[in-house]
Amino acid sequence: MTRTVGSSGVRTERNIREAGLRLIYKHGYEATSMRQLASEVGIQQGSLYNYFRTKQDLLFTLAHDHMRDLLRKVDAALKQDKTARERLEVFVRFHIDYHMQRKHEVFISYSEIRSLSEENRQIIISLRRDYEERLVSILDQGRAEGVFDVADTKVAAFGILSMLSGISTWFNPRGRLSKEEVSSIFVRMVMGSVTWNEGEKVKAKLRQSNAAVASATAE
Amino acid sequence: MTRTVGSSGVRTERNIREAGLRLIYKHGYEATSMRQLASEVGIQQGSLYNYFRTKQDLLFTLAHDHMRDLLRKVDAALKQDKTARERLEVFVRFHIDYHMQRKHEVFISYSEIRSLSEENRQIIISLRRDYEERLVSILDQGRAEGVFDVADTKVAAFGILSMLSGISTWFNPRGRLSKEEVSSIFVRMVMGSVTWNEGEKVKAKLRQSNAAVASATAE
Amino acid sequence: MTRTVGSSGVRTERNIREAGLRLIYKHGYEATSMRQLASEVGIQQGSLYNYFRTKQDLLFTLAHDHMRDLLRKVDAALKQDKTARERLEVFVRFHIDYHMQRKHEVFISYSEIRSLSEENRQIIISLRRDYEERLVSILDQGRAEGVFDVADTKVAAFGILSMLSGISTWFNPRGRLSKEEVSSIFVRMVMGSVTWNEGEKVKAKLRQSNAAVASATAE
Amino acid sequence: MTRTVGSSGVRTERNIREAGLRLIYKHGYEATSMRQLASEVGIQQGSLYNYFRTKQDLLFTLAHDHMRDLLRKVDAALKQDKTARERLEVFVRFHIDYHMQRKHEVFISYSEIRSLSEENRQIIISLRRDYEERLVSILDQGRAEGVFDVADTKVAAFGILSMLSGISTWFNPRGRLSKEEVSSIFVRMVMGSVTWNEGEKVKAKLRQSNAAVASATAE
DNA sequence: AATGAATGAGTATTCATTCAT
DNA sequence: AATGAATGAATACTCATTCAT
Repeated sequence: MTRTVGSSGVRTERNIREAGLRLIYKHGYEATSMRQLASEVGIQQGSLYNYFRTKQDLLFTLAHDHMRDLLRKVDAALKQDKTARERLEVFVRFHIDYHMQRKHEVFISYSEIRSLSEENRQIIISLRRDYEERLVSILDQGRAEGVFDVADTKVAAFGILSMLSGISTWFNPRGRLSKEEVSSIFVRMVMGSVTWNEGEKVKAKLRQSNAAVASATAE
Repeated sequence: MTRTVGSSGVRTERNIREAGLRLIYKHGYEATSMRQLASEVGIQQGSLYNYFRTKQDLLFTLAHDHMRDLLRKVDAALKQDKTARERLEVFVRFHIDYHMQRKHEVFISYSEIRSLSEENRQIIISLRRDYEERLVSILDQGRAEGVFDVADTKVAAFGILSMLSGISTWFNPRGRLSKEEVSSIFVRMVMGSVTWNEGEKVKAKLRQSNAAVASATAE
Repeated sequence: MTRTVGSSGVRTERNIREAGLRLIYKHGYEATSMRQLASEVGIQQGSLYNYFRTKQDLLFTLAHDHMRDLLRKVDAALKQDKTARERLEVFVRFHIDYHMQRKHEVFISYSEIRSLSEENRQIIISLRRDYEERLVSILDQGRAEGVFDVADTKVAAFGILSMLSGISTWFNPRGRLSKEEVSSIFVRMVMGSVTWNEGEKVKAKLRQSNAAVASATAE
Repeated sequence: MTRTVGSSGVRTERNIREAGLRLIYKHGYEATSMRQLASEVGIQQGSLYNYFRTKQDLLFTLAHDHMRDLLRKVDAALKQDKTARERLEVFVRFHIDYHMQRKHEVFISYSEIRSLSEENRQIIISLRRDYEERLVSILDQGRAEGVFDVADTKVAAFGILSMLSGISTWFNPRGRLSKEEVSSIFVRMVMGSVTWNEGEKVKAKLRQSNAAVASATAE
């Protein structure tokens, strides 16, 4: 008698993970109760604890598995590429693609970091840093190649990641723009943001407007 | 006889607002309890309700007051400026400046939208849209002037705002870079992201890398 | 300058009493809050305590004033009457009349006895007993005159008072029957319930049905 | 091995119901707290919610189960009887008997109607009306048979029910009168109240006393 | 005579978690 | 692997009352 691939327990665990992702994405970790989760899965509260030791454990598992998967895949995507510009475009397209496909995991891993225990938080933050490093090293490479003009590659990487990560909050697959069109738009913006331009002249001229800003925000 | 700053009630309300901002920023709305808040302010739980009818009311008030202030100030900052490039730089510097100064309010108004009641959420989202419109119209102006090269000004505005808003999550005023340096870096990135570049040639060449991405993210 | 009859304080006290009667009648003593009461009167909570030392004090005052008034008036009504039958009809009509006019006070004094403090409860119960005594003595008189046939005047009085007091829970002044019609119906029922009838024969016959009842209620 | 009566859950639910009846009877619904109830049952507050979704749900369940039981039993008691007088006596004896046995349920279902939610109140009131209908139809039958002299059977039914329901507030099983003696007294009073009597002559004579009443209650 | 602000104990209900079956 | 019943602490919010002004 062969063991069926999705035994009852395996199936239940997957159901819990999926319901957990959905609920935490929608209401947040704190606002999601184990009661709600159990009812969504169709089991009793007590049964959840056959799969996850605590609610915190569930959150961490979801975030952790996601981060490891993200790293594995970004490395697979970047492996064969050559120039910094080529690799940057691949990164941008990969990031957008993945973040649209795994919207829930991505959102949770980012916005529920606050709800992780100190120890768990460090692990997730460290994995996130690893991911950011992939982009930083592309920018470094581009600077070495002389094709990117960035004052600080770490800061630039943060800026680019913020820009890209925002997409999944507003992108609608049935909306005006296709995933590919959106990706192309952002590839272009990202490229522009790190490419040599004639901004120097411009910058000089605009310095003067700073004074106005300073007074306005000072109230 | 010293001049007391506001009556006892006014002072208490301000204390509640400030403690509320701090706590909700740190732990999130759901994870912040009225007990905690009262103890932070140094009053009894019940006294909170002399100032805010519900916990939800407190959250909404904080978010709402912030959004109105943001709009008032961005309009004051942009008023006198002329060209689209000038106005864009003013906007970027204003946004960064304000978001660093009002870190708590900004973060709450954005990340706790989920915790607002349906009705309150609509109000805040609508104000946020108003703010986004300020940037969209700058981009429109730039396109009309022929100085900006953006396929979709709304999408570009979302991208820019995401990029800028991320700053306050990592910026440290006592860190390596000053607020002004960070602002200048982002002015330059934003300008680059919307300026005519020679990306067209580049884009053609990079199209081929998409196939690699597709297979990598497909698992 | 003459002193106005209803000075501000006097007026406020009357307003509190009236609002208190209405609210306690409608929601019950426990379910009526001082906040609600103050808001109904149009003053602040604290001001209530210029008129009533405690919430309990308000309830007791309303019940006590009512009971004293009831006794004073029933005595006035009964004073001049002669025969037991005459006096009984007067009593029935008075009771119905008064209970319709002072619906709120009557209801509160009866159903909120549970909410009175031990001491206050004794006072009200004792006044109520005084009132019941008025009816008991009419029945005693009737028995002495040989016109009433009641086994136990106290029990009969309880029965009659229950019957009459129920009226105000369903009587509608704009309904099918006028107050006078209702009163006449009840005068007749009450008279019938205490008058010699030929029930003796009947009673004997019906004794046998008791067995059926006993088995039915036993489950 | 002793036979346990019901599983733990069943026993706990019964305990909650019984304690609920006792407490609500004694202090009223509003004045009974879930804390008190839990402590009376000997469980934690939270455990109550494994059995009743809300405090309101408990109240409604107690009232509803009682009303259904009352109706079922009154129908069983009345089934076989014949004449209106016979059926009326059975009704009176049944009512008194049941109301003495189920004092708590009866009292709660009547006096806590105010505390029921609108929806629940409608249901209970409707069941109570069904019960009242049993008596009304007996009076209708008696009028058809020519043995009852009632102007309005609905009003008469209300009067009789009020009279009978009051008994349980003062009856003491260890008091001067036995349950059977009390029942017989009330059978006789009820019969008298609906039977042809010579009241007509009497009534005419007493009309004059109304004037006195009117002036007395007018203050 | 009234207010505004505060108190401290209380409310019903929900929480994550445990554990014998 | 799942259940049903329980726990003990926590939740947001309301209560009657006080008191300086």
